[in-house]
Amino acid sequence: MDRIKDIPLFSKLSDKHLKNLEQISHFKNYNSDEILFYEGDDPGTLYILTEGVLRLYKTDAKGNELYIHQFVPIGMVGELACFENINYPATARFITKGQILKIDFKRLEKDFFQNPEVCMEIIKSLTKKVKILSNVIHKEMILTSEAKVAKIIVEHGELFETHKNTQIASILNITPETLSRILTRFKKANLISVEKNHHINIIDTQKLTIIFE
Amino acid sequence: MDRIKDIPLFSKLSDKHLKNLEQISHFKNYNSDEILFYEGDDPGTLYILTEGVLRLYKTDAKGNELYIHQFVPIGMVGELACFENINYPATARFITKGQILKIDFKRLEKDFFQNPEVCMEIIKSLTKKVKILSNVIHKEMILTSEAKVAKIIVEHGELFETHKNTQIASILNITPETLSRILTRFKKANLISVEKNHHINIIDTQKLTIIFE
DNA sequence: CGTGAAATTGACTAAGTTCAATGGCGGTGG
DNA sequence: CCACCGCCATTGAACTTAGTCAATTTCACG
Repeated sequence: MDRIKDIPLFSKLSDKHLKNLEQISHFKNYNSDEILFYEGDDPGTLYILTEGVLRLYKTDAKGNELYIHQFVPIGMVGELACFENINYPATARFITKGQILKIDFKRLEKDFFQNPEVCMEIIKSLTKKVKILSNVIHKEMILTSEAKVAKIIVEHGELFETHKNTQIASILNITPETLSRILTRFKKANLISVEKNHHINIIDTQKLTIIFE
Repeated sequence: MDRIKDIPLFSKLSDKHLKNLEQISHFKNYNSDEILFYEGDDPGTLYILTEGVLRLYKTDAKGNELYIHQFVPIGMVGELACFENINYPATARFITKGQILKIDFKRLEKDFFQNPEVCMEIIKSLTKKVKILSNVIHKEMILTSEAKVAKIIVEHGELFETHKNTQIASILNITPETLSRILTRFKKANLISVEKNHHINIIDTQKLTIIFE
């Protein structure tokens, strides 16, 4: 990806706006583990993720990372901080190689957002964010660790085929020890069994579902 | 409030749209403690809060209410469920008398949201929501109970003049016992003193601030 | 095989909730 | 004027959930 035109969000822009946009933005490549921005950084740059996987997380007083979301292309990142002119409320780190279109938000024409197509894209992006955050609140504050594990097994059991337990624990914001203990409990209760290849076999979907509903 | 025109969100609508809107919406009054919608209800109605205070909360497995936000006029409520056609992710209950404009979302004209003014209002409302949820995540998952109390004392100390400790505890999503213990700790550490009228006197703002930053 | 990362397990700790008992205080009625 | 009632605040003790730390085992893979 190397042309702004190819980004759906901007595909409907007039030539005039495209030209403006090109002047105030540029693509940049990132390596795995590189930080895009830190929680608390000053706003002003709007990011469009065009390649790679970008993890968003907050850090608590003890230094633990609180996983919030992983973005995949194409997504807008950092719009809240830009729109509201507040510091970025979370940190963004690449977990694969990736590419970002960086846009100087302050230099965006005022009438840029008057474009109905752009408005709709922004509304879509914001709606997605509200949904993500609403989900984070549900998962982190309503569900117990056991419920989180039951939920991810039922809804994304295939993750266990491609991820180590430490990675899954980090996505669930629990420790590997806690995950291990809960899986052991589920095995003993005959709710699941674990294959050699780390694949999880669900024995009793219904009982698992009850745990998180 | 009894005319749609008076709602800023809709003040810029064309007569045609206003007429459509009038046909598919109506005002309704509510009493304190009445439920507007429950978490899990089917979507389809967009609510505009025109009077009163509306509390949004989720309920956990043990029946505890997790306070998320209190809306005051004028605000849009329930748009995520409508836009995404998912069940309402939280419960809304009036904590004073109030009034709501109920809009049948499915019967809204498709081109309704093409109106740039309406779009901007929706973007504003969604941005506000993202900010609210982002704050909830910060307060509930990053801050300790002690930090929550320190923060509310420094940023909204006047709340103690008008609210009982049980009410403040409920806003902070901690128990009254925990709040009491923390206030006692702050008193003993000479960070605050408490007047007869329940007013809180901050003795050391700086030390209090350090606790939550 | 051997090695290092990942998983498991046990003992302990931390934070906050729950439950129960007690204390204070303001309003009300005799 | 005071005794009583009910609500709120306070305090202690036990409990719950999950995290921390350390020791051990398992496992994948060169």
